[in-house]
Amino acid sequence: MSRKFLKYRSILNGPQIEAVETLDGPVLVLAGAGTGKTRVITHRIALMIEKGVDPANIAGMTFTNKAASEMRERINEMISREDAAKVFLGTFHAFCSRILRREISVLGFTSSFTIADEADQVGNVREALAECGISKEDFNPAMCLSMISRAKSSLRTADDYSKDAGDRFEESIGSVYRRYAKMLENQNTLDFDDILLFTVRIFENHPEILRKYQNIYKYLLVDEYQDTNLAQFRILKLLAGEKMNLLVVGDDDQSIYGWRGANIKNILEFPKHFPGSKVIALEQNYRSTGMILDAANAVISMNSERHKKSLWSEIGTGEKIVVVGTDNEVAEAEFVAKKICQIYSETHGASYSDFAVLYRSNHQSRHFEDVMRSYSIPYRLVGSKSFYERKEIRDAVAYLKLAVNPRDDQSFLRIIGVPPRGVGDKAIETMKRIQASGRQPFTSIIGSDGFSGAVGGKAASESANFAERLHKWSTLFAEPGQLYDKAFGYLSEIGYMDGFIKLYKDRKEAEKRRENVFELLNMISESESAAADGSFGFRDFLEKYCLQDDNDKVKEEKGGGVSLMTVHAAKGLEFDHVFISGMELNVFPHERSMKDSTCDEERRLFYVAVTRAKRNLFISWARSRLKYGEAIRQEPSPFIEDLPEDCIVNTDSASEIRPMSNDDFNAQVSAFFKKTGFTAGSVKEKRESYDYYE
DNA sequence: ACGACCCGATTTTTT
DNA sequence: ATCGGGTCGT
Repeated sequence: MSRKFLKYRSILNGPQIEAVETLDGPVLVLAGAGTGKTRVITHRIALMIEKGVDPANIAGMTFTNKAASEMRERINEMISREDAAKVFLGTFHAFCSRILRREISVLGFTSSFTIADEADQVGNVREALAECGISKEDFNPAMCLSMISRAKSSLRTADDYSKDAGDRFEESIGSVYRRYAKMLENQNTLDFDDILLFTVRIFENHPEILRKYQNIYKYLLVDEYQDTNLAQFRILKLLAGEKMNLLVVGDDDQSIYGWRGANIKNILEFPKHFPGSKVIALEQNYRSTGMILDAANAVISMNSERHKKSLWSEIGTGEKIVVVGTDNEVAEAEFVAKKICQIYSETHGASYSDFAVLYRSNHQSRHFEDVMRSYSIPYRLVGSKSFYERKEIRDAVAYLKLAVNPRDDQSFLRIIGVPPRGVGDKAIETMKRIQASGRQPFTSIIGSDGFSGAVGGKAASESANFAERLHKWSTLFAEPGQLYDKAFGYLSEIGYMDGFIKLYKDRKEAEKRRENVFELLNMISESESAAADGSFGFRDFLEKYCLQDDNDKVKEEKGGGVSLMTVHAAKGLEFDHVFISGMELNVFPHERSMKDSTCDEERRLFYVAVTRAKRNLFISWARSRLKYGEAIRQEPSPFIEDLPEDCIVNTDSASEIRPMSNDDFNAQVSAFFKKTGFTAGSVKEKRESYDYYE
């Protein structure tokens, strides 16, 4: 063993070392929050390579792309970059997608399949509902979609579903599911669940293909195992084969994706699924103060179905958790902003990126955004309506998807009227009518004689024109290289780039949106140059784009700022100072989670939130909150009751932010100067942000 | 075909 | 409060 690795023994603790050094057979690492599970995975990968395992034989699955790239960075520091680059590190979806690109032909798809985003999925479900003659009064498309998704992630086909249907309702869902699946197939399109499901199907029905990948990925490592669903489990089980060289790391207490089909039994019953497995528990926490851990332990101990464990740390007691009630959600946001300013100026070497504001659901971010802006606090909003959610970006992406996969009807429908080009509802009706008999994609229908004969002259000529251009660029898109120029050429020629002035009456807005599209084009060219090999094409870009998760979608201001995100998005992250907001009954725990079953999962979610904090934790709730535009009286969350008395300080927002003397104010100002390097003149304009000090 | 306007539903969490 | 869908007028 090389010198380099003698070192890990002094860095890691006993159980960690054992996990790292067990290279063969199944291993379950039960790793509580902040116990260094990433370290275990990265060191183990490094050690395997050190011991002569070919890096190309190693696959590490993570839950997010961000986790994957962090791991890669850490591995880069330990072993040679060339070796590190050969290890597969990525999400399950990225892993499977890579396999499907090579193997999907056996399922009747082509390798230029595109991935349906949520809008595409809903669009398809809508149509499926219509075709099945179901009114959307009793069946809302989103709900159907989640039922279908559930079925898919537990590997149930439409036939399975219909067969087991217990009532008319489920029968209907079954037929919608069948129709929906057929539509995607016609469109050469996969949804997120298909990526996993189809991989399983190929592995199960084509043993020679399975064997091929078993021989490539001989060593499997899985992060966040508690969040895997049946499809993911099956993929692992199949790949691991007889040898079962599989190490999974997870924490049943942090299982928060049950609603998405994650099966907590995967981790609870790992030893049963993989006989002879070694189970290792990590309980020493390297992140949080004793106060925070005590609170976290107390909260999670209220749940019954779990591996018993208790976190401890050597970091010291730390400060008490502050619980704050405010009059309403605006006051709550104000409190948070003020507190951030206060801690920021009082803490030597503080950075805004040390702070996070967490909430249960995305719409709560609004007030925090507002208040951050008005206090001039830099922030980054993780998730929701980011850059990628903008209409112009999604339209541009739909254009690209269509050129890569001309059978992608949803993308077609999205952009055929953007900008308006004389092909409207009537023409689309005609297309659908023609399609009902022949099953051909819209893009080939619009070029056909049958179509141009059936619609007006303008629609016919415009759509023929559209079809021609699309075909031309589609051919060019099939070749890798020069992505920026091609994308720009295509979007210009087909009328999209010049459509903004027509689309948005406000000149400024049109210009802004156009610029956003250019930003997307820049990203395309960045991705292209970042790709190691020269074969990077639109297909690869779109795949990368579609499989991104919210953590990747952060369009960060440079230098970073206060993170605003849901608790789900915060999983795996840590911050010095954490604010958990909206701790109210029916908000957190969410009202819809209380109906079915226990709120164990909500409690785990709260546990995740608490354990994000390294030093300071603030928990706030509002006595009144705007809901559907009307103020509703709110009760504090029952979870607050679960916090041990001696871990918390109960305060009111009014008393928590103390009024400041002039002397104190001046001290704050000079601290601020020192930190930012602003001059007195430049601060004057910012002065209003600090009014509360007076 | 298209844009303007009105109304109603909608708020969990996401690869 | 905001978004999308649906309807109506040009």
